[in-house]
Amino acid sequence: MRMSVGSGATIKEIASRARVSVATVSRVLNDSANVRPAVRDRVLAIVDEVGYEPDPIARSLRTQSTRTVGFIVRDLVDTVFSTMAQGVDTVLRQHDYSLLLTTSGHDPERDASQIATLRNRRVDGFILAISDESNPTLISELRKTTRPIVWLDRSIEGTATDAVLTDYLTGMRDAIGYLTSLGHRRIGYIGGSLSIRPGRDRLQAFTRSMSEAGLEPRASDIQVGSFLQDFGDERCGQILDQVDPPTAMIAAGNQIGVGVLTALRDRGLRIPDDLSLICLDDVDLFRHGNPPITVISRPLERIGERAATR
Amino acid sequence: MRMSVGSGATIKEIASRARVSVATVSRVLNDSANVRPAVRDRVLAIVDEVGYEPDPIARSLRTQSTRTVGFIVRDLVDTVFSTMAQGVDTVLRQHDYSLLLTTSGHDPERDASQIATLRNRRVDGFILAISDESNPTLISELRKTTRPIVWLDRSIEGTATDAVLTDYLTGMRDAIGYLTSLGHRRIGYIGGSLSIRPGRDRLQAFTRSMSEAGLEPRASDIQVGSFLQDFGDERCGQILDQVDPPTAMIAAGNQIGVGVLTALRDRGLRIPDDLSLICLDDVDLFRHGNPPITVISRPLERIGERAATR
DNA sequence: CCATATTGTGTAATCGTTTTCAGGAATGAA
DNA sequence: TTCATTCCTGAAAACGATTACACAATATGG
Repeated sequence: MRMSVGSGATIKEIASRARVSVATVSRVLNDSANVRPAVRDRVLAIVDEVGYEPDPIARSLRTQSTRTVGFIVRDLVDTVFSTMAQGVDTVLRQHDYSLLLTTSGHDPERDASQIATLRNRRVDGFILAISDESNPTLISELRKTTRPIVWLDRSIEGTATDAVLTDYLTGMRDAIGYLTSLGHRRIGYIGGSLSIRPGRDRLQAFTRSMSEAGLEPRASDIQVGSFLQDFGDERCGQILDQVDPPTAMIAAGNQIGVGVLTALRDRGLRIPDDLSLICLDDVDLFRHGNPPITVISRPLERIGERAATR
Repeated sequence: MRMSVGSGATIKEIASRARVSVATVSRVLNDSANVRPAVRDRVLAIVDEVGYEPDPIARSLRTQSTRTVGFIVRDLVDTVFSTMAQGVDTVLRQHDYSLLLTTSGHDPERDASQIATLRNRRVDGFILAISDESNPTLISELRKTTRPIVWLDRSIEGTATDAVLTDYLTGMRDAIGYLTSLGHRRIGYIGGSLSIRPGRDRLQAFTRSMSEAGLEPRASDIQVGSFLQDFGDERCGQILDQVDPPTAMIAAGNQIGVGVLTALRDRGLRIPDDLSLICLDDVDLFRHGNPPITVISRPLERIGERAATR
């Protein structure tokens, strides 16, 4: 009693109906090698008639390829990641790959265990946006991984892998330029964890853009450490509660941005009267035409092709 | 030359190292049947030492179970769905299942083709929030599906499957009660497609709540048809552009809500001065403590257990 | 027309498990 | 001691494909 899936037929049945061997059917299906056109057509006709589709599990067992890509994100509810996931899904679908998606909840150890799980499931490739580029468990887990990895805004030293990086400098220059054009001289900055690339790059972009604008930010106006909303809330509070707080603020990420809004609300402050706010928010990018999807799509094409060529 | 995954060992190697047959190793690993404690321990020791993990592909081929659940959503960027996905992922992870996630982009035909893909991949179960409950392609595709399906706010007649439904009436009553307490008598409503349950239920909840409040809405104040932002924008415009438009509006979904905001902005109208707006937005639900996750989790436990018991 | 390439096809091994079946060892009862 | 249970264990057959190998049938060249 076989579980009926699809037509439920196996390659054997096709072979016997078409009066050829299973090898020939397989050859037809993978349009490999030489098979006589007449035979080929006969087989295809039967395949079509029966509605046969090869069992991907059996195929995987033999070929060591699952046509599956594992994607680990910190937090799916964060639009940044769900947008990326959507883009990934789009591309994978076009290449007949499937997306094995899972979350790590900002926990590098969970990142590591998810990588292990996905590796065990024999994914053909990984797309990773891990939470801590220097976590040792994670790094040792990565070392065990032989399949291609595409990094999203991450870079791990010592691994020669594809990465999709964002240029934060240009956007930051624009932001600062805009604020200074409004007359702001004191600009605060709240940024995320320095243990991942966006945290470092944005901070660097900020300090650099500031000095390019001839401004030297106070140390107390710069707070970095986490991309979480609560962090944004708390540190924004610290900055605002100084005796002479900055007149503008840059929040490096949408969750931080929401935290800033909370802090403002709690203090009865309003935008832009009491404070100008610029949120380096990928949600904005998304709204203005989905650049994350575009950005992502290239390396995915690559991973697909690479995985296809083993 | 075998592709090294995990330890790269096979059950055969474990068997020979432990001086038992592969059958025994398998029995130990699935702690089935009777195996002498001494042997059992010896095998486990070797397994541990080698770091052996069984190949899930091979296992799947034999057992016809992939420990995988397919989840199809319209739009991952919509917080409603990404939140659900996050909840699904959480539960699945706990049960050692993995999530095969894909999107349909509001297109029922794509829903159908994704179902076919997932079925071909031998998922153990489906979680579906399809875009049109009455699409024939979709329905015929569903008929071919033998694995359990859990519906998210959907119901297909003739299929006896699990479903997670939301009670929209209570929330709607609250919304209308709140608006009337503010003195509103003319309340507009913009709702989504009636071919899925949330569209129907919310509309019904609206009309019922209105009549319970002793109000009879004008037909021209009620617009239904799509959950998309553009629809909300356009139809909100129609409602507002009447000679005497309503003073309050209910938007049945977050995307519609955004559309309403757009329409208001285009007309220079402001909330709440010119119009009161209540958005039946699952994002709100989400912010106030993640009910979607909670709601979802029960049937997932069920699907997990059910799939586990074949 | 024969020797030699070139095609086309089938048999069987293989991928790494689970599971059926059968038989050997150990136990209990008489 | 003998026979019937029960408990353990291994050999081998699945699961459903791909692919190496061998060989038959053609095609090519002289």
